[in-house]
Amino acid sequence: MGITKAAYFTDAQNELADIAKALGNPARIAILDHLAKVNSCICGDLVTELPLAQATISQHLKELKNAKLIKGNIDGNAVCYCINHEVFNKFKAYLNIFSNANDNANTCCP
Amino acid sequence: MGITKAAYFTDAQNELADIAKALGNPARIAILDHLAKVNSCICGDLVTELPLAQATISQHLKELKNAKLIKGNIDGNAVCYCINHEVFNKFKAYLNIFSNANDNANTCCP
DNA sequence: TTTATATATCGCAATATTACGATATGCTTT
DNA sequence: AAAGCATATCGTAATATTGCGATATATAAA
Repeated sequence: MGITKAAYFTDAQNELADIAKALGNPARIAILDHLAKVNSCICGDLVTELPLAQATISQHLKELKNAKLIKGNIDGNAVCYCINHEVFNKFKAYLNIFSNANDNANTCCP
Repeated sequence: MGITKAAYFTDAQNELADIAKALGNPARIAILDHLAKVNSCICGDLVTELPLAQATISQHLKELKNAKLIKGNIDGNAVCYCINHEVFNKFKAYLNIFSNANDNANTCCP
């Protein structure tokens, strides 16, 4: 992406941006949607489920794992993936800083 | 980014990915952090606050506005920006599909 | 009306992301 | 040991993002 000035921002800001970036792709959302539905599955299941090549799915799984949004456990010669609830909850907690359910007011000047 | 196969995914998946993508940059998180703190401010305030050029801040504001995460109101010769709480709440509601606070179990196979 | 202030847009260079075929790695079964 | 299955990694082409200086646009003040 060009020069991202991560050094100029706080650790919390960079960490939140990294999680959001991992969520910022429809294929990865589709992977998470499927994981939420079936609780856990292997890479091959997702290759069947989604219109993407095996290499592409594997790459997306790697990015979700780097962001710690999912966990992967070796299961024979396959890898079983599932959602990492702790990181999702942490992410949602940070989002509450920006806006919480009670706060519906339009605070713009006009 | 190369070929993003948005057409292969649902509207909801693409919409969520677009919002997350807008959140996926530390400068934009810093902008939202500042907006959450001061409620509303103009572009020039952010230029003072953040270590980025005016053109860069303006571009980030545009992307946050495209994702509807913020609103902008013309105020004299300036533009007053504030957080759009409805979109944040919608985003958080979608995240609950993946994980909710009660759901802390590790559901991986091993 | 000229000048200042505030923001947006253009054009560019540097870098990141996405997707895939080919291939490597590593377990299982035969 | 050999063959098969499952996943990861490499290399590459196409495209997107980031950041900025320069410049355009529009309102406000002098």
